Amino acid sequence: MAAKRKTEVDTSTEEKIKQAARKVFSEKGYFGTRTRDIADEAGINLALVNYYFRSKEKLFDLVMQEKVYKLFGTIVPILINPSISFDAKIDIVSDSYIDMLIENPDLPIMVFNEIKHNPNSFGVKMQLGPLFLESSFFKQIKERNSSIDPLQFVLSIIGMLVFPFIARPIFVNMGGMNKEVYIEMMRERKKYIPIWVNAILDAK
Amino acid sequence: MAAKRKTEVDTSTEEKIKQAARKVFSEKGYFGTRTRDIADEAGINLALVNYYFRSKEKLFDLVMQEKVYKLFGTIVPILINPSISFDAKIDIVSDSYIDMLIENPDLPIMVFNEIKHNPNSFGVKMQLGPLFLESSFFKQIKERNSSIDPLQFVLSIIGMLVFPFIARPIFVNMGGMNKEVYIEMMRERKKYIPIWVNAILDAK
DNA sequence: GTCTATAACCTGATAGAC
DNA sequence: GTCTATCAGGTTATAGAC
Repeated sequence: MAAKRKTEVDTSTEEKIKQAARKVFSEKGYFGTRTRDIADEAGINLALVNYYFRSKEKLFDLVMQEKVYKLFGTIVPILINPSISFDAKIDIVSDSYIDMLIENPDLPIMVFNEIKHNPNSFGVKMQLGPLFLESSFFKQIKERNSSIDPLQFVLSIIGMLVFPFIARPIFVNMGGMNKEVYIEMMRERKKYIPIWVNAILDAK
Repeated sequence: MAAKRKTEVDTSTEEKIKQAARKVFSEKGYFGTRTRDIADEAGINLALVNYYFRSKEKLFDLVMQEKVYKLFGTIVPILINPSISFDAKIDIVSDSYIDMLIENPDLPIMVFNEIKHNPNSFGVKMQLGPLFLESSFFKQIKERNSSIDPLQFVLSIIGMLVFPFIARPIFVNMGGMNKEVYIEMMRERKKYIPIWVNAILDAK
């Protein structure tokens, strides 16, 4: 895979399979997906899936690694960066991170679900624990409110951000809410997050 | 199934299968579960699963209906009850509801995931929308703070409550956190929730 | 009600022609 | 690289003996 101009779209068979795999694995999960589904979605022959990726599991690991990176890898480096102010971090998660989730609404549920069902499969092996607990983000929280448990606080922020996307099927698939209405609700949500984060931090 | 004294434990084959199904479906999801897993877990013969429940899918629907009821059916009636004060409602979700989640930690991820994968399977057909939007809970929120969007607020409370259980595999399965430590963290969390809920409500 | 045996089908993966 | 054909193993579900 040599250099390609950015304006060109990669339409190679390999890439078509990867695209299809991203979609189908996201929708149906690992066990709910058959390699035939991926081949059909990609519009290619069944045998080619194994020709390019050797096995269903290897292809899944590849996709999963991308998903985990998208969910955590883009935001954690920002949060633990000591040269970004606390307020700036909150602005980023309330704006860019919600935008990313709007673009990838079933990313969180997929990642959490697959981690639960197979915590050792994909070669990610993140150790969020030590990375986070000694991070500048935790220090910044403590500075603002020394009586708060930073981990409990972080769980609440991420919960406020991510949970609406995990609950999305309740609104959209089940409750019959229009997708556009749901997206508008999430856009509207951006303005609440910083206010509520600060309210929590200054509480008591 | 006639009346049984409450002190008696139901050890019938039918009940053993149901118990096993609850456990295995929770752990592995619908597609990740084989009927053999359920038979083994129940300690009974494979054929008996179909004898009692006709099919894997029917058994799953049964379990799923229970799970949905446990997650929503126990709390929604309390929230929409006009004769319970707002503060009392918050106390209940911060205490009893978290206790229930500690007892059933993978209940939320199972329910949200399966609703996403198959929003029409189990005959629940909840319509949370109308039920909620005109509820006394929404009115009580508006009374406290008329400038807040009650739905956004509810998403945040439920997110703060439920998300830590959805993220549990990150701590326990992946990060190697001891289960007892995790439970203690969730117990500790009870005292934060009412404070933070009120902080959010009084913000701005 | 419970068991063994097996039917009927599906799924991941590969061999081999082109 | 791409296709067809097929294998080997696994899965749900049932028939029939006890």
